[in-house]
Amino acid sequence: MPREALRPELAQARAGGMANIGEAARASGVSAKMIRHYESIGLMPAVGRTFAGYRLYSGKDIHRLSFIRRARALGFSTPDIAALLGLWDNRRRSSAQVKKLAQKHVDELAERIAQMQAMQRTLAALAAQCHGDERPDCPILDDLALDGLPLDDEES
Amino acid sequence: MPREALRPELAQARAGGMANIGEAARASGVSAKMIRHYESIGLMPAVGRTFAGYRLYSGKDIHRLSFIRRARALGFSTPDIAALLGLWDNRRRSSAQVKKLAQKHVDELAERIAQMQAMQRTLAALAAQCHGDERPDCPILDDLALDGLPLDDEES
DNA sequence: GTTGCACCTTGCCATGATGGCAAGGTCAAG
DNA sequence: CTTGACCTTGCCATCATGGCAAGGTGCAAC
Repeated sequence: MPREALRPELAQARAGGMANIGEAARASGVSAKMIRHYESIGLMPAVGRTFAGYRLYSGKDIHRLSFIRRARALGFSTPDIAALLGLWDNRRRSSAQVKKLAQKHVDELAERIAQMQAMQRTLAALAAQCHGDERPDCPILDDLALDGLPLDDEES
Repeated sequence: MPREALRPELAQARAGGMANIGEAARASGVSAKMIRHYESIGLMPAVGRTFAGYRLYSGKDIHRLSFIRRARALGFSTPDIAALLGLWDNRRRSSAQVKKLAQKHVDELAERIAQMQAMQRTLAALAAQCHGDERPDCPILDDLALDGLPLDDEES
């Protein structure tokens, strides 16, 4: 009793299902470091603290962290995740808003994929022409060493 | 021919076919900033200077810059570019070494592409199920908000 | 020959997600 | 009381890139 009176917040917090940052990290799959980072950039709210300054996370906070982790796993940018969280929080959202964000991201992914596939195609074609033996001649190097600017050529 | 060790004046250097960093940047498509950066990390040699300290680039130097730019456009990492430049410089290289580097990069690209395609597939599937209307219900948010995670479980 | 503009130099700051380390406080158990 | 695990803040580093600032240089026009 006197003991709890001295440090009531931590004792009550634990009893009330609150977790410290390490537990929140384990539960959400987000590192403690990144949890603090998300707080600093506003993706996570400034959670409660004990007298000693320890952060306290509720089940809801941990849920939010998991949400962020999943969104990141799908490749969403930080601003997009902020927007998604805002929509998640907003009961008056329209699913159209969510879908629009998702669609934008799908399109961005498509573009990045296309760029990498172009690189891959070019390189695979060059590699296919390369003997791959003891001789030094190699169309890969020849291509890299070409004179002139193939992508955008404008200076003169 | 070793590089000019005598630090000639700019005018003389120009007459000798040497370019200053701005010209080298325009000719190679690499920004002056990045040219200095490549020098600092050893991708480019420490080129000659005028008395005043201006860097002087030969046609060969500019060719090397173009090579770097092309390699970057194909997505090669800095260490890989360093390796490619080493092979380019080495007349006793085997094309097999070059091909191996290229193949490794093709494989890395394939992996990154596969990861992004997986994200894209997941997201596209979710988006397809989303009404996209005024209603707030949205399978995209529902998925992001799922409890449980594939790596770890709840607090113990 | 002076002025002015464009260009050069170095160096520091910032991005963005992430990890690492250090110094110091806190807590729980022996 | 000691110990070890965990918390706090804060700074450093990555990597490629751009931006800005302060100060020197080159060249052409007046």
